[in-house]
Amino acid sequence: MQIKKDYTREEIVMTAKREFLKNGFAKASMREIAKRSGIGLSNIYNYFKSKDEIFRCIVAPLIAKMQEMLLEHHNVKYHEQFLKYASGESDEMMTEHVQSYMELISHYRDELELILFKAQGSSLENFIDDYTEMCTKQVLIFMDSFSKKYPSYSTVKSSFTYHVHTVWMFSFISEIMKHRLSPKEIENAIEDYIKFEYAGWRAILN
Amino acid sequence: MQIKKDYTREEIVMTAKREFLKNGFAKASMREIAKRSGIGLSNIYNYFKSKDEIFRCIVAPLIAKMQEMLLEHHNVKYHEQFLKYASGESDEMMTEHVQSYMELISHYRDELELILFKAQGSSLENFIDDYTEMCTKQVLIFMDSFSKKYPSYSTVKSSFTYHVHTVWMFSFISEIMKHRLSPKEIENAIEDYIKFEYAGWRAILN
Amino acid sequence: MQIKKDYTREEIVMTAKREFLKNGFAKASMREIAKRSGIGLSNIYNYFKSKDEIFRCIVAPLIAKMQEMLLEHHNVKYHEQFLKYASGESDEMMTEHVQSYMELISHYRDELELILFKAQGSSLENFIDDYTEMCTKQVLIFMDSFSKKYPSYSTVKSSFTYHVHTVWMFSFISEIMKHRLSPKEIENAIEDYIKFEYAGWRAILN
Amino acid sequence: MQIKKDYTREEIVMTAKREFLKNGFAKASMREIAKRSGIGLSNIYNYFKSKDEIFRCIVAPLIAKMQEMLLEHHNVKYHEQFLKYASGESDEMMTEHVQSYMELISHYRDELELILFKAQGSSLENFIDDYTEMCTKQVLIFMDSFSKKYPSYSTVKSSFTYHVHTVWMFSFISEIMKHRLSPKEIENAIEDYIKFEYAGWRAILN
DNA sequence: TATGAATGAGTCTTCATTCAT
DNA sequence: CATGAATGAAGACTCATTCAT
Repeated sequence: MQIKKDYTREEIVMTAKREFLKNGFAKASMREIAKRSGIGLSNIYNYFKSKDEIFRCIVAPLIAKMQEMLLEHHNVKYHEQFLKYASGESDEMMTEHVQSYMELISHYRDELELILFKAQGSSLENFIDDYTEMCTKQVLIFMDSFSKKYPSYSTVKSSFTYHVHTVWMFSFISEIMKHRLSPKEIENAIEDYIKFEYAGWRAILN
Repeated sequence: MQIKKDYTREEIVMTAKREFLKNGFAKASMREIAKRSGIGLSNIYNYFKSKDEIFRCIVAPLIAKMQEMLLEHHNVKYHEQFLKYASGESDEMMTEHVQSYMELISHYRDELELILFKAQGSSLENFIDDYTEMCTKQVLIFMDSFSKKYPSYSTVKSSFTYHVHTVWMFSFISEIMKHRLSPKEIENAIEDYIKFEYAGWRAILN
Repeated sequence: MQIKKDYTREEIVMTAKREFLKNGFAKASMREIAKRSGIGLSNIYNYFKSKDEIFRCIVAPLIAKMQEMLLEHHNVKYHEQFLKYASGESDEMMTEHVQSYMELISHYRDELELILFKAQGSSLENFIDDYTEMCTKQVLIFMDSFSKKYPSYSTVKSSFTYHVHTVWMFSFISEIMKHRLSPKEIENAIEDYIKFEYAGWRAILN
Repeated sequence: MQIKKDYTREEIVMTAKREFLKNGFAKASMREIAKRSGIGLSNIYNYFKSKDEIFRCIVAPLIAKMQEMLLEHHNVKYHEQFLKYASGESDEMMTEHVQSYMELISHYRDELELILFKAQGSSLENFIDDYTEMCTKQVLIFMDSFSKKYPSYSTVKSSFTYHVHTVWMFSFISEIMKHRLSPKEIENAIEDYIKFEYAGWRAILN
């Protein structure tokens, strides 16, 4: 019986995921999910309290991972790397940073797509905006301590610029996903991206 | 009679625009538009065939302008500027480029907002994606002729990189609109943006 | 067209009334009302915003009348009659009082039935309780001024007693309705009722 | 095993009672009862055939008691008391009568509340109406034999009057319950009630 | 006895659109 | 050109009950 339950739950989640990906959260219909999964509409409500809960359930692992990544950036090692990066000694940080997001893509491709493009209407429709905002705040804090340590470096005109760059990183990810690049293509794109960011930042800061 | 008709049509468009901005295309309701405009619901269908047509009609001038901008890039002057930009002689092109999009913002703020954030569910929900794609293609054509003329310059690893940068420009615009920056803030942001792009590209290409 | 609209509206109201009377507000179904009235379910919502609004609309005239009756009791004539009644000079007040409620029955039989027995689940489910409470408060005010004028009269032990008598009057009405008495039977019942109340009150107050 | 079963049964009944009291029969949900009692929804159906049966089961003791009270009225002693009451010799009967219903309140408060206010939708929604009808019939029989024995006494105009008074007694009980009177308040209310009824009846019958 | 899974009809309400006048 | 009336499908969600184990 437990097996059956797990199977059904999985079936719901998979079908819902497919529907959400196809039509977006708002236009995906419970009726349709029921029909396509072969599970009684009302039975779905034995597993999930609402359409929104299904959605949240699907993207939960991704969100957990992303929040974990955010926390990781608070440790010392990251701090040091950032200083090196900002002062132009090394782009290691950037590489690692991007790397971790690339892993996100390969592990949570569908979920990322859902949260990036298909969440409108759900309770998570602002998640990415909020997340980028938090990322930006972290960068600003880093920049602050950086400029205190290295006052010789000029600073960025607009704090908005940092925000834009956080958004760009997600754009970058988004586009990689949309265009379904091959691993090799991804590698090249990342190389360009990092080179670009590195040079760009150095140009602004010097 | 023609006068009256024009008035009504305008009334519909204005009210619909307000509704679309508030709720997005999908959740905006014809009933509500009718009620708020004071025009009979069914009468609206004498002016527009569907909700989608109203939407298209509202953003039509913006779309026309954008397509015009796309065409402009085919003339000789633009071509020359691009070569200067790519070879590092001048960032004039970039400046002009951005400038023209900033004018877009000031002239078509609402329409841009509609197309960028509120088009989900309409037939134009992919317009921005398609448009960026076309922009990218143009850049690729330019790059091709450029690299033939100046074979000494190394080229970008991934054509995808060009695409990303087109997307970024729209991200940049989007974020400026979302955050409702003041003209001064916009100016600073643009300065950072151009400096960044210029340095970045040069780093990649050299 | 206007005729058609009036007809449809009337049709909805009548059918809904029938359904509410048969099944009570809560169990009456919009689908059923639509089916039985021959009017499209969704079309009903062009006339009424909700099931509750239909209900309120049906009983509105009754409620208006009842509130009017409540206000009438504030004039001088009524005050004088009450003093006469309470002092045992005349039962005219009681007669008039009951008479007015009997007219309520003959004019608003169905509506009364709805509000008395079938309102559970609607926004008016507490109307009768609230109304009796207001009636009781008025009686208490009268009794207060009465006992100041005629301090020799003993007063009622419990203010709750007044409340009960207000409720009883509605019970009386309710039962007359439930048992569908003939006019002659009603007359007799009222006579007993008034005689009873008159004697009862005098017994308590003396 | 029997022990466990009794426990479970009791648990269901208690939880259901709470739910019925809170939401009324119709709006109380089996799911909720299951959840709150910690007993599997489907297991409940091993103990009771339906929601309705649970309800009936809960109020069964009260109903039994009430029917017993009805039968008691057939014995000689009660008959004699009634004659004394009706002839104005003593109000002892009334006192006893009311007393027994007050005991009902203190012993079966919840069940009474259920049957009086929360039974809509259940098979017992008309129980109180039916019960009062039976009470009325008994009174009518008494009155018949009484008027044969004492033809000098005038009789009531409308047999409906008896009915109303039975209903009133339940109104009285209902209101006491609704307003959660203290014992002292109840005592006063009853005193008024009996005095009132006694005087009233005597006025009608003489 | 007890459980979890499943059912299917039901709830009210909203939608964009069309028809007849 | 304008109106009011009507349509039919769809929306998410809840219900008491039953089945299989």
